[in-house]
Amino acid sequence: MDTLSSRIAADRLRTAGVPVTLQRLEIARVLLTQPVHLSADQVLSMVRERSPEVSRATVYNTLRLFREKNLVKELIVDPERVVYDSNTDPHYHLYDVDTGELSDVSADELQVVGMPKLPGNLVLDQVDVIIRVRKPSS
Amino acid sequence: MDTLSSRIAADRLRTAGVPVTLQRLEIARVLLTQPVHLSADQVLSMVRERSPEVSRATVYNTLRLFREKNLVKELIVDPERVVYDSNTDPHYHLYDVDTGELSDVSADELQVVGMPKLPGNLVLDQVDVIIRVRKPSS
DNA sequence: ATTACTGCAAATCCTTTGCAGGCGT
DNA sequence: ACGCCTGCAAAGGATTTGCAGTAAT
Repeated sequence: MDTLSSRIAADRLRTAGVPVTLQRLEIARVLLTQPVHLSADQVLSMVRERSPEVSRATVYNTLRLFREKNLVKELIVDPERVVYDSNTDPHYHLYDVDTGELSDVSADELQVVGMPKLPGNLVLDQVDVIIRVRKPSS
Repeated sequence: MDTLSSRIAADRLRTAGVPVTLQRLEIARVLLTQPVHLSADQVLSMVRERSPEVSRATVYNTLRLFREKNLVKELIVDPERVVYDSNTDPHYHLYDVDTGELSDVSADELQVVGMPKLPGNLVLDQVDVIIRVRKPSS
């Protein structure tokens, strides 16, 4: 069932030069076939709905691998846990401090103006913008 | 020695409505008398240079208190640890991924243009901009 | 007496690591 | 045989919590 998303997932792994395995395929299915924001634990739960035997360590290992291959971006938004973002195009984030909800803000909509000159021998890695919102009067 | 910074620290606590204690004074001295970026552990070490008996738990408790009173801002920049920023004016950050070095970018220099309308009943809490840099080819 | 503050140790949570077994080439 | 991949359990590190003692009002 759902051979389509498996197909897509497998393609994304191959394109990135990641050898396909059953576990990686399942993780890629939940993470790479549509734009999502998920913690490692959420990925684990979702993967285990189909494949209960996948281990937590494998999820962490695979997430690290995906990050190294630029298949996902790590979002450092909450000190409690890292969130993995499968949208790798440049974009920014709106974060609801109360609920933990994250949504994308496109780079067309919002722009960062006046980037400082980078010190000497340094290269720009990434620009994160996090717009933190909450309910009134907290 | 250094009664001046103690004086400044005490004033900042009182102004914020934080009852002054010895521990809070020492922590305020390292954190609130000049603009710095420090992790909880760094604060602990620096405080212990003068007052070795201050406990780790007290540092964490006090940092939480300072944050609630808006004496410091929490920077979520690295999943390993939270950094406390004693500059509470609006400003942004340059982060060296390799060394962990953090520096300020003033809000005059850099601006965020095109802030999206906030969903319904939500209020802007804070806008974080983190410019991540690294040495070439890592 | 009550309330607030501190220190210590234990507990908790996320993430990484060590190691052994399995699979594919 | 060899190297990669996985699972399990243990380790690690940052932060929080429970609780008892102390100080202050």
